[in-house]
Amino acid sequence: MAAPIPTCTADHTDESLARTAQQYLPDGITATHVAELFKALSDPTRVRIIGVLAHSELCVGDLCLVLGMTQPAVSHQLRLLRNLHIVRTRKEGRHVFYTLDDSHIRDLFEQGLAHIQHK
Amino acid sequence: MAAPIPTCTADHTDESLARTAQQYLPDGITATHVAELFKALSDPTRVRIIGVLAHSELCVGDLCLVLGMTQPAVSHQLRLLRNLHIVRTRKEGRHVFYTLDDSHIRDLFEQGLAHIQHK
DNA sequence: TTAATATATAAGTGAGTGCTCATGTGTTTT
DNA sequence: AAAACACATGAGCACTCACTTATATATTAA
Repeated sequence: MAAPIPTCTADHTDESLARTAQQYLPDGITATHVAELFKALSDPTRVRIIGVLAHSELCVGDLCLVLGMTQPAVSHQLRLLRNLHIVRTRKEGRHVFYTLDDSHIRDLFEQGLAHIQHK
Repeated sequence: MAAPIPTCTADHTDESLARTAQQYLPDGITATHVAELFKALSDPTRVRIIGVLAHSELCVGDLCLVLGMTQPAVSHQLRLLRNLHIVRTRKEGRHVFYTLDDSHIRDLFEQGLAHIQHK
């Protein structure tokens, strides 16, 4: 954690760039929370789950069918998304239906998808 | 990789939900690329780097100062962001200045930040 | 009640990640 | 030339992650 202090900062500007940049540095807690949010979309499986749930609610079994993955593998990812408050559950009999908890995530997903597609 | 086939899909809809959902499933390559994009913002250190670079270009040494981290630690993350085409470099003498390569990433970052902050 | 279904969870495993320390490369200064 | 500086990179290590298999829980059906 001890950072060696480079001496380059004073050389290339009159006002220290580092000092003004420090002002925009996200604090540790904020950075961690932002990272956790984006971590939801940082894995192909979760991207596919969110991509599907962006259009319709689905139960776990159907998600397994659509993804072509085992049930525990899907359930583990769903738990992760649940803990991040990305998805919400609705119980109906012995089925559990999953939906996106928040439309912001759909926006992020579609913005990321658009960025990929015309590139 | 062999997925057991649940039998629940036919029960709760006339038209199979799974079949219509399949249509919206991102393909593997697309999902991987989207995941890689969001992976750039899935770590607190990279979030802080991108947050700072969203406001000004900085050289590696100044980034180390601002982040309070060692130079190799920062350089490794910068290489990762470079490989993802998230940041661009400009060489000037013995300094290397880093900027966001694409304003889309700034948009993603600020959208994620906003989502965190009023929550 | 017993059996079957739908989902959650525990434990284990191989692969990936984020740092560390040490060293390499390129540029400027003396 | 040598030394100092700015940065990149390699190897190693503790940790996390995304799956696996096996099992537990809850609901419905027989």
